[in-house]
Amino acid sequence: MRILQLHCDSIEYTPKKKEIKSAEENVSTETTRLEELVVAFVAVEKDDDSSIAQDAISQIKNSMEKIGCKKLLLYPYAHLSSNLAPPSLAMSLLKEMESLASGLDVSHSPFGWTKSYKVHVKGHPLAESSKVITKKENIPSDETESTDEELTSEALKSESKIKSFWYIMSTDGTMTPMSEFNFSNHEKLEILSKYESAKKRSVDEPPPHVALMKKMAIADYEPASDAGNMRFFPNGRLIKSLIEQYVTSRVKEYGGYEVETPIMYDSHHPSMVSYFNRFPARQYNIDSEGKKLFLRFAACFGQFLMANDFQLSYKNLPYRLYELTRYSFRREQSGELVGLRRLRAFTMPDCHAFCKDLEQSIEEIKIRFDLSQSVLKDLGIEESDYEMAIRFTEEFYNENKKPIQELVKKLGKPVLIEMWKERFFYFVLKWEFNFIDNLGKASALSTDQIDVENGSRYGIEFVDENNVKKNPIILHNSPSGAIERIIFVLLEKAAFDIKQGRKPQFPLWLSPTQVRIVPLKDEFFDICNSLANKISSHNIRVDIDDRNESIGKRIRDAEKEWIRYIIVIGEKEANSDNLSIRDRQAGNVRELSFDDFIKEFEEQTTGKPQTGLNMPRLLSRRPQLMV
RNA sequence: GCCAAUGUAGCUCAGUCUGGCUAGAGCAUUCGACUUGUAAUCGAAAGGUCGUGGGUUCAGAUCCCAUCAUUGGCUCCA
Repeated sequence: MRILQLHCDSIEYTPKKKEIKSAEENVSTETTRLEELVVAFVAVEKDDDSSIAQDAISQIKNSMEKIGCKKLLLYPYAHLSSNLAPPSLAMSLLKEMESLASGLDVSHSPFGWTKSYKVHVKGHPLAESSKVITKKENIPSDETESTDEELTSEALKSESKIKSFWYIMSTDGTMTPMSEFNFSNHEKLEILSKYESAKKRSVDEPPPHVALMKKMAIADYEPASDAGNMRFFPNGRLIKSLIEQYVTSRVKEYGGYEVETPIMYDSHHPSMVSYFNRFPARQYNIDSEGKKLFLRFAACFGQFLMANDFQLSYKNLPYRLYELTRYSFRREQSGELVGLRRLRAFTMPDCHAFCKDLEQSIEEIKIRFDLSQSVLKDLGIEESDYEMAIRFTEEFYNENKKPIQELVKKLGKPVLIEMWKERFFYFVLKWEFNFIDNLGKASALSTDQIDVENGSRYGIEFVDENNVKKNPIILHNSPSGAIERIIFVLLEKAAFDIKQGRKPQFPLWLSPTQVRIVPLKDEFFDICNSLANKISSHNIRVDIDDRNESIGKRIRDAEKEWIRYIIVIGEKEANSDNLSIRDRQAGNVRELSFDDFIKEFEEQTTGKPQTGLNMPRLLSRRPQLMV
């Protein structure tokens, strides 16, 4: 069976006259117009049978799901093949396909008629495809049984290649099937496991970080943009910028070289075409002077295309390229977007390491594993906050048990394993850290992958010891995951603290205001201002609450902004060398000399990026942000 | 994208079921008084196309339809 499949804005067809005796009866010769649909031109061939029809319709369904279209027109089209089946068989198989297309709004144009038609095809990369479907050997079905008998078995069969086998790997390297693992001391891992293996969870409250991101004046939805494209207020931009700077500095320290690549690419570029066919994505499309451009959904393209132009020797490897994408775009389904957790535009640190062989890539992945853990820790995300998942092919596991077990050992707690019988994606192994939030949802943070396919796809080559050209193995690491998602985690953790009756806080180095000075009366303002100058000369973000409010009110407001240090200046302090410092974390007021205070402060922020206040120093000059 | 819920002042919410006085409150804002010792000083003023568009009605925040956004579930997450 041969199929030409087109994703169309519209089609109009008019049956003209019967072409063969056995043509379909009772056909209206009116013009039929359909909109927003997939048209499948179908030629049924000699050896086709019912199983081919089933296979065909499941493939069509599959791709229609990917492009999010529900209407299908089956259009008998003999000209695709020179080996046609007899009309009776063709008609019955077409009918079968139509009846199998459950869940789709399906129709067909009359069989055996000459028809005129007008078709308007959409321009996106997945709009056009052709399929040739022939009989294949009966593949024995996998041992995992389907729990949902109602799904069409044919659809399941065609997906059997990506059937997953779930295990838990303990720190001693043993693998226990997930269903047999005792999760009693691993509550979060159980949540991740259930979440990943698609068990239902019902929650009916909004995620706490959404309220906090507004209340703390960090970020908000921008109604004038597309959903999932956020605006960041001064506080949010400051926090985001510091995290970006920090992750970048750590990757450079590890050996990544920072580059910058375009955010949009030509979907007809040869590398893109094959990438798309391999991994259909929902992306933003832009038409420009006849070019069909799309907004990148990762930094891979730019870096691979760049590496393609490098003259690489095995002596150069591993070679690491790094980019922090502001932004990567994925047009996620609207129903999937949530606050800062799942966005359509997000900032992603993405570091690729080009390695000469598997051995080198395995050494490299260990280094990056440590880097990722360390970066998260410094961002305030501890090991206990996340669970690890490792996904690999069975073949890779059988040949590389030791390094996999080593990763689990490094983490020091059991890990969720997903194993595939065959390689379906471009990688043979992928690990990631998943944060489990207040509502029991898992979000991937750090991740690394061993990519064995894109080296050749993008024509990236290096010359080995024997003067032979080879394609490198490529690792794809994001040491932190999306920056927005880090903020999401910090806010979810804060929300958890609030729930537990603890004071929420940001890591000191990320606080928009680190120190607030409160003059007791107007007459102390000048002292406060020169104190603020002195403090900010140490790269500390300090502001002054000069508003005409009671001292109680101003302390309360500072607490509500999660400001760590509050310094009240009154009669006593004006005549003393010491400062009265209210430490929000300790919950007390201490007398400290200026130098001791600076010392205490700097001990907590060494090694972290610094930047000045991103708002007026005087609170009286600051607009209130109530969002 | 599908199903459901929600949408009233800058923010948080009442009022909607059962249509009917000038749509209310707290916080924030502005003005005035107070000049403060570690989580909310007092008073006044100003602030609203009730998400948007249509419909039913003498009359719509309230009932009906459509649409947009958010949130939850499904699907998805290279």
